[in-house]
Amino acid sequence: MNDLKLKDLRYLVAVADERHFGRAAALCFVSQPTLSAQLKKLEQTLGVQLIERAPNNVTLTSAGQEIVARARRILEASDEVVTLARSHRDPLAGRLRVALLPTIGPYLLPRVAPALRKALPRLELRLYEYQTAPLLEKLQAGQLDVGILALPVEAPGCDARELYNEPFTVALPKHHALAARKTLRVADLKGETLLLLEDGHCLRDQALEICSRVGTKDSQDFRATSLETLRHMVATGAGVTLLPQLASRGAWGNARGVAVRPFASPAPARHIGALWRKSTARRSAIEAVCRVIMEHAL
Amino acid sequence: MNDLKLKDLRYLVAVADERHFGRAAALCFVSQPTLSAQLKKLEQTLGVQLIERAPNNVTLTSAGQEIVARARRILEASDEVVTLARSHRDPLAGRLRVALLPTIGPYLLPRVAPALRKALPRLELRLYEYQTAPLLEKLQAGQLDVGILALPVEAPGCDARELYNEPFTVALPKHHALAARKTLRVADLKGETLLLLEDGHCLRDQALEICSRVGTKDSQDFRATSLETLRHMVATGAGVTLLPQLASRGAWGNARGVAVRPFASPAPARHIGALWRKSTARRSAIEAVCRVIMEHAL
DNA sequence: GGGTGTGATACATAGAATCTATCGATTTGA
DNA sequence: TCAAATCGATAGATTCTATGTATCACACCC
Repeated sequence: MNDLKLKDLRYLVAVADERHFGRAAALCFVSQPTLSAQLKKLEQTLGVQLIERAPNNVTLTSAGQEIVARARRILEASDEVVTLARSHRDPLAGRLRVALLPTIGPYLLPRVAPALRKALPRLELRLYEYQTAPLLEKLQAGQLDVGILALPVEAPGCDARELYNEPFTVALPKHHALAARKTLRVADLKGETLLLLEDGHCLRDQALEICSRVGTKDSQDFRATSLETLRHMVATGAGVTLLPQLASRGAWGNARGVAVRPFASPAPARHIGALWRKSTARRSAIEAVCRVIMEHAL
Repeated sequence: MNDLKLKDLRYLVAVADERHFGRAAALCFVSQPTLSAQLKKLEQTLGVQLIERAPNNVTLTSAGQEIVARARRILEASDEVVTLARSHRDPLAGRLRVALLPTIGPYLLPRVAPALRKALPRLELRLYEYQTAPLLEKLQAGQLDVGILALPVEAPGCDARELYNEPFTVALPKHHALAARKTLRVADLKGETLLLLEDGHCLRDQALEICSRVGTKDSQDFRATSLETLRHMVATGAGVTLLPQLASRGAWGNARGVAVRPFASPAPARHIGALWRKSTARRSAIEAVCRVIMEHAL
């Protein structure tokens, strides 16, 4: 077994610098006998004499010199480790990898990003977009720190926290009959053609579940890859769709040919929350991020 | 105090490799609780969480990853130290720095170098030429391992050993009256012009001392920087000189215009010996070198 | 809901590092 | 030349600390 001790290397380097056991010991904050004994032991484990001990003349052997040179590098690197660790001590600093669903990211981020930057200036946010399944995978593999997605979700080893409750709205072609109404009910969608995202988006499943009770027509051959695509489809009059409230502002709200109508209370909604590994080391940073999102989401 | 332990870094790297405390512990030949406790302590001294501990899912934090990367380098370097030490274990291997007087080196080395190479093949001899004073200085400073010089010599902290006894001979211009004699006595040099080396060469002092009793003329304005220069001066008939026996072979023996004659017994002589620090780590190598020189010098 | 896998905890112990006191060798200075 | 000073090594006691065994606590899985 390589039983080297960093401390012993420190002692050796001190002797190399001072050429004097007493002063070297003082430099290391230990007594001279301690340093003396430890260095002797070091020589024993290495099987080589490192120091020539002569009264009034302490010198390194050639082996000692070569080893001291390496020891200096090692000690330098070990100090670097300590420095590095210190720089990681601030829990609200460093990189935090956050993934959001594609149906959340583009609509939530513009609302919260400035507040996040202001509240957590030392936090370097890395933002990703993944659908639920790959998000969970990467989260559990440690490639992400937090996921922002629709709850509930099956994720062993993870803790979740609800951030906000997002009502669905209905997006209709502008000249659709229902566009005349201020609010809608789910039952009003009976018989409508429901446009949906492609497989993998949980929004698709949620919309399907909400509408399955009332009976809508499924547009079998069409699967949008994003809400933007979906918007264009609605504008062409191909059908209607369910839209999360946050998405219904911005581009959707101003889009030609599309009308967005809220549901009458109680509106169907999805629960957006944050998910993280129970074992995460970034809990406090995550909680801080959650607080900011909760304050600025709606 | 930077209380890092190499062993702890080993534990950390093992966990990074195995992503499993039990297997990592086995890899380090310790029990799992030991590794667990030590890593927790490491995290405490660094002030950072390095590992995310989840059942069936051990991961490194980003701090952990960065530190593991450095730890690998540190451990590699520490293994290098051990290897390096092992290579120094063979006492008859490695570098041995030997300095010889300028009046010894060029004449002794041709006689002993082949034998040294054969007897101590793993010893890498570094040869230097210094006059007595700088030789002692560098020897005591640890820049040399052995000095080969004329004894006795004042050198605190050093041990000496006589290697051989070198009689002086007389070098004369070929047509000098004394060149007709087979052997000479010191008294025969009375009145001769004695050519000498420059200050600093102990040979100069020895020659002066030997001849001071009989009264020779000193060539005040001439100081040879080497025996070779001296030889040319003798050949021109400028005077005579004392020559160590080993030097009187080779170039001197065959030189035109120069005659070399031995002293009649008891010939004045100088004692050539080896000098080393009492504290040297290379005693056995030095002794081996001394033995070879004693066998092959004369 | 018990079985299994896995890391943490409790506690005892052996070994290591450290301290104080002192020795022994060597150099220095009157 | 002898006494004082310097300096590293040694002895013995003590305090830490790394380690092992036994056990717990928790989560996951069938």
